Amino acid sequence: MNSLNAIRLFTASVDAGSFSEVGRQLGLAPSSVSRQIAALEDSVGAQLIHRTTRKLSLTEAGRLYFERVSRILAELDEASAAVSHLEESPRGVLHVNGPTAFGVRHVVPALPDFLARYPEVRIELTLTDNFVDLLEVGADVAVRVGELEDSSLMARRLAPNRRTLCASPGYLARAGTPERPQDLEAHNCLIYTRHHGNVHWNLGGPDGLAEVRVGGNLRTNNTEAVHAAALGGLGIALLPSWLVGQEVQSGRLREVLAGYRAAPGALDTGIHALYPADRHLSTKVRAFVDFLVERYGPRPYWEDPPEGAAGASPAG
Amino acid sequence: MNSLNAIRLFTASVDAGSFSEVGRQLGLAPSSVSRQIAALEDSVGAQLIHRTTRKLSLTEAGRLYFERVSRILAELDEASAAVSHLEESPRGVLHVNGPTAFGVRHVVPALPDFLARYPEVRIELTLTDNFVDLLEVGADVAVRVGELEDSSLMARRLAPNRRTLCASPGYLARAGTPERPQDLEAHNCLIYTRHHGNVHWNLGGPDGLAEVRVGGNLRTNNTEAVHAAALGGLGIALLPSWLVGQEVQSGRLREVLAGYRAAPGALDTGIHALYPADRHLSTKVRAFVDFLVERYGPRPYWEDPPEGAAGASPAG
DNA sequence: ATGATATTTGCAACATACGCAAAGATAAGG
DNA sequence: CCTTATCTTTGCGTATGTTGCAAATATCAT
Repeated sequence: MNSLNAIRLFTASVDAGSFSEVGRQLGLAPSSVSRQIAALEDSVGAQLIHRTTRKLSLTEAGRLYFERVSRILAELDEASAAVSHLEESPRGVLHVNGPTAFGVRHVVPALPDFLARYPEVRIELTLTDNFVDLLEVGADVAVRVGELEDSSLMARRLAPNRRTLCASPGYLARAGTPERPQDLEAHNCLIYTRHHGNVHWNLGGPDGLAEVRVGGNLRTNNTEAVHAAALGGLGIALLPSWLVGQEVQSGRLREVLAGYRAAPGALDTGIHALYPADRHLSTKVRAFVDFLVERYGPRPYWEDPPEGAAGASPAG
Repeated sequence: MNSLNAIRLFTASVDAGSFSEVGRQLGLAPSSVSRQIAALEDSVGAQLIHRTTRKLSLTEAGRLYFERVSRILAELDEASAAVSHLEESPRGVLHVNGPTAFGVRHVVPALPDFLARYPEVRIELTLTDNFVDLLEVGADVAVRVGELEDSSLMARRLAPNRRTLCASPGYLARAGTPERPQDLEAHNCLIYTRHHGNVHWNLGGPDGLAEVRVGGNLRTNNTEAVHAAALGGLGIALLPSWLVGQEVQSGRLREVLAGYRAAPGALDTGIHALYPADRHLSTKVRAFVDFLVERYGPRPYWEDPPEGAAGASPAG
């Protein structure tokens, strides 16, 4: 119940040896100092300072209290300073959460540069493919691919979430290269799905939106499996550009129907960083998000360089 | 500037996991808890608690702050408790100040009983014959014989300060026993004085106040010297009863003109305990003063038991 | 003795904290 | 899927506490 101010005034008075002096130093009226310390004495139930109009002297209780309290005040200021200092430059543990595939491919490779720039930060990376509550798992920031659900979190767009149709050169040489969306119905399409039933790919192009019923001899709920199958020449896959972009660039995969754009079941949501919408955003989180935005840039390195009409206007 | 209440509410919220729960426990509205903690976060400049309507979780800054602050709060409460506990039963160091002669004779002999009754008290006794400032020397309580000067101190009467005329039986057998004040002029009177010049003893008796000009072959500024001289049979001395009372009782000295009462230069001031007039008088001081009052009683042990008309009405 | 300065107290103005009510949000249950 | 209950936050009026000024009292230095 006793105020910290009273204790500070008490120690200041002991140091200065005068209530008036303390008042002058701290811009307070002497009466305020007097009253605060009197209240403190009432609070602890003992006289702390013997007062004379000309001199102050400590009671034994006051001496004891001063010794302990002055050290405590220092520790308290130290604690506040530590927390504030924690916010000055990024340091401490940064809990990052994200999906496994994207994390392994584009977050982990970015960490060495980030950690080199902020040597006092340590990363704890949690890769999970089911949606988790940031606060529940103790994460400071999460990378999410696709739709956003958490409304109490701030979202910062990191990159587009373009999905491309691609297959290995060997498959295309064997089965031919589709020219129009409808051609896909005759191809072995590698299906990523979490549900049973028919799957439709919606492809937007110069001739409008086309819904193609696709299928093949592989359905899986694992994107990596689709990816591996495409690399193995099993068929045509609809995979995010961040997963296959570099293999398209290296020629291990070849993009098909590049003039068309996959409209996913939900909107084109992009890749976002999510973090708590607190008034005081920690510098760690800010630095990390800024770093990713800078690293991926307006056109991420996994996207094709703009040549011809391929992959136009990724944002939307 | 940050209030202790806010910190307590912070730790309580961490423990309880809910602002509302804290409000219920402490009888506050949840909004108050919320605002106090928000103010604390502004004060330290960092978010401490991630809030969801359903759950609270600590920021890393909050974790760090909590660890340090909870320990600090415990220390602070401990400090207050130590000071309060100090006041519950007398303990600690008690600085006592007093005049040498009275101290040696009547304070020091009382200390064993006092210390036996209050085993947790340690006494620091300072015997000085010049007036000192209690606060200056750091004393908690002083015993003063004679006039009181310090007006900012509380005074508690311990005993009367009766002065008696006395001489050794040997002297009286040799020089005779005075019957009236005027007889003193023919005796060898042992003069205690700090000044030069003539000395007058004022004796009040049944025939009114008599001023007798006295003198002899010894003048000294030390009461002990007068005392020793009287014991040695040198002459008649005017000495306080607390100094010669027991020797009068044992017969080593004999009181003369017992029906008369010495009116000192100042009023009959008595023997007092002086202590600071603080609102919170420490229990040590109170116990010590009470102990002396009880020990000396209304009629100190050094006074003659009431027989005849000797030493009547010591107070006044 | 006189002057300067110190603490304390009364009083009015100000700042802050409080509770209540309402809004926004989330987890549990029908 | 929708309802209910609970939690946090914000706005607002009220109450409590704090501050500064002035006056009273007391002490030290000149």
